[in-house]
Amino acid sequence: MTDSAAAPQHRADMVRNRRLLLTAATEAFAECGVDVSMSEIAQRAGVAKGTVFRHFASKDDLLAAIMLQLLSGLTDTAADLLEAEDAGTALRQFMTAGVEALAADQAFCEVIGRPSLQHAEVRDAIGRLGDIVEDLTARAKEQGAVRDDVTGTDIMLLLGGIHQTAVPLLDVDPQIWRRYLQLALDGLCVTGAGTLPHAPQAGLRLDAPSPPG
Amino acid sequence: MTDSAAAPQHRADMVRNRRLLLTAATEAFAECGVDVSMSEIAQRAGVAKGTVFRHFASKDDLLAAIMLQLLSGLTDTAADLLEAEDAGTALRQFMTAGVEALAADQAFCEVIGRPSLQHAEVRDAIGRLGDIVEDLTARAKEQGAVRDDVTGTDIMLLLGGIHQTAVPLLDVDPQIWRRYLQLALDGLCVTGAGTLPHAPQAGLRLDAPSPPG
Amino acid sequence: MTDSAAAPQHRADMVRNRRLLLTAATEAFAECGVDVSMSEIAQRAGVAKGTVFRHFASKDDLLAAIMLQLLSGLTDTAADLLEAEDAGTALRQFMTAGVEALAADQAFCEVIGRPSLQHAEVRDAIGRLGDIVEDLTARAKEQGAVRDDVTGTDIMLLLGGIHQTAVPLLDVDPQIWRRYLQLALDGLCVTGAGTLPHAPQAGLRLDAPSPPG
Amino acid sequence: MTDSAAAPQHRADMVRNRRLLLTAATEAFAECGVDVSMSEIAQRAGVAKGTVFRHFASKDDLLAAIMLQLLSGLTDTAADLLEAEDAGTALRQFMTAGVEALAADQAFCEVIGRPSLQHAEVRDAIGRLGDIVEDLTARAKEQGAVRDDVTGTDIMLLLGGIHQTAVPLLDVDPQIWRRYLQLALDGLCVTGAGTLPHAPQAGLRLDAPSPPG
DNA sequence: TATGAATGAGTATTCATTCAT
DNA sequence: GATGAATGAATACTCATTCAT
Repeated sequence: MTDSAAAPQHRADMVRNRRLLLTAATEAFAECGVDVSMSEIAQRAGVAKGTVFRHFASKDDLLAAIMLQLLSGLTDTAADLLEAEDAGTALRQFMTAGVEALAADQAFCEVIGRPSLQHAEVRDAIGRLGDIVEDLTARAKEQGAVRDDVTGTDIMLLLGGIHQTAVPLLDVDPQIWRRYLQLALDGLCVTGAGTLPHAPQAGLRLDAPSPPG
Repeated sequence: MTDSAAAPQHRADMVRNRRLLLTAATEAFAECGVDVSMSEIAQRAGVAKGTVFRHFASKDDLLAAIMLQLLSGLTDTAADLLEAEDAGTALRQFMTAGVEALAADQAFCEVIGRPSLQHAEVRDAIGRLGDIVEDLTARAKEQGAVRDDVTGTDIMLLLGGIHQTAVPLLDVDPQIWRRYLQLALDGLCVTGAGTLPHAPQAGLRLDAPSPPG
Repeated sequence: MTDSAAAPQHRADMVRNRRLLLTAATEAFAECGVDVSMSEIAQRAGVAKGTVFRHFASKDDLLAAIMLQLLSGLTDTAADLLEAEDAGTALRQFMTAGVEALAADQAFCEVIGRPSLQHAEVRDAIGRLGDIVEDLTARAKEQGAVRDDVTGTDIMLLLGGIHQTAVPLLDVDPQIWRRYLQLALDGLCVTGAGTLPHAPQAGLRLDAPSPPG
Repeated sequence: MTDSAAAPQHRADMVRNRRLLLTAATEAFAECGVDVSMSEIAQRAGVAKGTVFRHFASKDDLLAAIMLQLLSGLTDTAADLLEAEDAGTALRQFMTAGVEALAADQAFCEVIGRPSLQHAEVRDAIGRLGDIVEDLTARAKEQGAVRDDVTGTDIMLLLGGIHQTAVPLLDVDPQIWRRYLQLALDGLCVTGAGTLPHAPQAGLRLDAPSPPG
């Protein structure tokens, strides 16, 4: 009656295929962005196109699965860093991880930067990450590590901005984003520079504010 | 006595259509990125597909026209600011103009970020703008308005980065980019923060460094 | 009351434009074949596209006008040769003129070779030419200059065949068709070679035997 | 025990579709020439447009496949005939096969006649056929079966010419090409008719003599 | 369950033809 | 009458998705 005994070998193959698929898709989306074709992904995974659709009902679903994976990793990192003593260092470490993730994944930054591409699940995951980052930022502010007028939303958005700054030079120097991360961090620590204009509302969600169409 | 009297009557409609087209295309590219379809643009402009191609021989040409428009305005602004007494203010004004222009057209980011999307003319225009911005930056450094380790290339790239930071909130607050511009400016003025890592080579062009293939 | 007095200058321009148009179209069709665009023709003529359509209701009509011109010239030639003493020489001269006309005009041979491209008027003109060629051939047969089993239809069709034989080498040697004309003429003079199979019915029209569609 | 048992079931339909496609395309190209649309071909085959492109990556490839099929059959025939005792009969048999093949596919004429339409593979295949035909012709000349001043290139070109001669009557009498083949053969056997002018260079290739542009 | 062939809506682009000026 | 801008149907080709095997 346990399903482990009755499970046909098919099950094992399916699990294996799913793993192959996720790996291949992760790589393909990372290298080529969201416009990579399902055929390319299937080919990289060594399976047929139909198999991709058996595991993921649509390209959007597959993309979402991979984005959720990335977001989940980043969220774990952020949660861990919440425990750190030095909240300023923790924030810097989070941002480093975030920009690095973006720099390593073409599709990630396309999805993050364009709400229109986002699955509901992905939006929720971004929201959850945002909540933690809000805490992380609050702690850093409490410790005086970053200026008072910075919010968690700012930090989230800066990840995409820092990455985008570096994009045109990434071919030439794959680590160039560290330069712009540092520049941003310097800006975040400035005190006495006056208050930043246009403060985003606390807890702002990044999701699509208007219905598509 | 005005030159409008002598103009053939056709021109009036044509000019109007061209304007509709540029407006529609600018909006479409801004909202949807470079992958927006020519049909969509035609529809937004309220003209037939063929009309788009009468005005712009190819999608690339249309995109280039819009990019060149932006770049040309920006280059004029930069050139004017070269005459200003206060180089720090001049640089801030240039960046404001740059990000503002960018905020009106999201495709700009993609084109700047993807050499493969660039027309030769666009690359040249970016180069010309880059040269002036290099001067603008040099003057600001001489006057101590910005830190020593910042280059003109940094300034150019930051425009895209700042804009990208704001993109997800642009619907909610179309002026939110001012917030991230200020944050970046604050970072640019920091002194004694150590030297930025990964300095880009002086005079770096943003064009395709390697032949495609 | 004579129309020459009352005729506005427009009339003169129209006549001039029509001539320009016919010249340009003749050249364009000759060089590029029937697929040349109306724009190209208008441009060669130095007039606007609309003007082409004022003079010729459709591209087909324009093509027909030019084909009729060519056919008319060839028909005149054939008619003249009907008067010649030596019917064999006359036939050779006609065929020379015919193949030369084809070799000099890409569109002509496309139209001749494809009934589907033919206007009713063009078909009629081909019919008229065919009648004369039938006579020309009959006389040559009477004089023993060509074999008995050859018909006017054969002669008509051979023009296209001889030209087609030469086409692939026309770039290399623009007169190469003379080689294949000579070969065909040699075949036409053979006697005692038996009777040619599949004699075409006398007076066969080359027009489309089945309704288009 | 037959290999059909082991074949995946898909294959049956796919092979059938491919055959439908080749048949439809052959017919369509034959009737309409190379300018027939892929949609038309798909429709004739009773499949969707995408299916055509699954089987043949481009229109050129589809055309090439059909041309290569024809050329290959013809080359085999020619090679076999090289073994024949009577070289004159062999040459006649080759030409019969050639024109017959051509009569089943009008696009062949166009492809042969327009180097610009030719795939590299097609050019090579034409070259290979030409070499064999050169030998076939040489043998026929040695045996006195055809006149001395005829070359293999002539024979190759005559195939297209003979077919073209017959084209306008093919609807009426599908075997009419035999008439014009006979006429050409009679011309080829003539002796003492003088030398044909404009001899093509020995070994002349029919491929594009000058780079396009 | 896996396959990959078939589908058909979608893309950029061309061109004969129309019609407002 | 001449113009040339606008039209829209047509073309080759792509790709996410479906479904028979």
